[in-house]
Amino acid sequence: MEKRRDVFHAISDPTRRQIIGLISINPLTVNAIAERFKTNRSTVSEHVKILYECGLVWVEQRGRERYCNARLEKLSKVETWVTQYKKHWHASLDSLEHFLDKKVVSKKKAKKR
Amino acid sequence: MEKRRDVFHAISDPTRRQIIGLISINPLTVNAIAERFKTNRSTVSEHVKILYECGLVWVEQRGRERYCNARLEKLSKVETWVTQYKKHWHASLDSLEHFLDKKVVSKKKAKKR
DNA sequence: TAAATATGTAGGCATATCCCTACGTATTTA
DNA sequence: TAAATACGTAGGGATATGCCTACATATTTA
Repeated sequence: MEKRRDVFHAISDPTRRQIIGLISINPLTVNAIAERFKTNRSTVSEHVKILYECGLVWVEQRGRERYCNARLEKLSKVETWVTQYKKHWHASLDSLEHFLDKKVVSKKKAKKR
Repeated sequence: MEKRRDVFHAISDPTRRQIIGLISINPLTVNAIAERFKTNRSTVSEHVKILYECGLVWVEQRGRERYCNARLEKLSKVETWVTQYKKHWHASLDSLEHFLDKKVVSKKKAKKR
C-alpha cells in the first residue's frame, strides 16, 4: 500500500470530518479541538497534520498556540467528482427499471435468456 | 480500528472511484472491469463487494456472470456534506489571502485561473 | 528563572487495507 | 460429460491507519 494524502482520503475519516465541521465555524487550537471530542490531543494533532497536508487546513501560529483554520476550497475536488454523477443517481432513483426489464444489460443480453 | 463501510470510505480509494466511473457508463462484469485496469480479478471482486456493501453498486447475476451496476444515489450523502461548506470555501480563500497578504497564495490562485 | 502550557512527534500496538495467489463452486460450452 | 469460464473467498504479506503514552521543544506565566 502507499500513503494517499488527498482530499478523498482526508475526508474518509469521521473524526477528520468532525474537525472540519468544528473549525469551519471558527478557528480552534489543537487543544480546543481535542477537548470537544475527548480525543487524545496527539491524535488530533495527527489528524490536523493530515488535513494540512492535503490543503484543507491552514495553521496559524500564535505564540505557543496553533490555530487551525478551515480552508475548504479543496473540497471542490470532491464536489466536482460527485456531481458529475448527479444526473445518474437521479435517473436510477427515478424508477424500478433496474428491477424490471428495461435496463441496458437486459437489452443487450436478452437473447441469452 | 474498526471497519468503516460507508460511502466516504468507499470513494476514498482511487481504484473504486475508477470502477464507479466505468460502470456508470454501462454495467460491466467483474472480469470486464479487471481487464480495463490490468488489476487482478479478485481485487476487483473485493472492491465491488465494498461498493455493494455501502450501496453504490447493485449486482445482477446472469448465469455465471455478474453485472455490476452503478447505483449512485448514496453519493448524495457526500454531496450534502461537501456543499454545506461551499460558501465557506470561497470565504476562506479570501481570509487566508488577507492574512498572508502575499505571494504564495497569490501564485496559487493565479495558477487556478 | 522555574513552572506551566501548547504542541509535535517518536514508538508501539491492534487492526484495516490493498494486493496477490491459490482453490472451490456454479454455469456454460464443446 | 469433461473442459472452460466467471466468480467469490480464504489465506497471507506488506504497509497504512488510528489511537495511545511518553518525551522533547518552544512559549508564556508566576
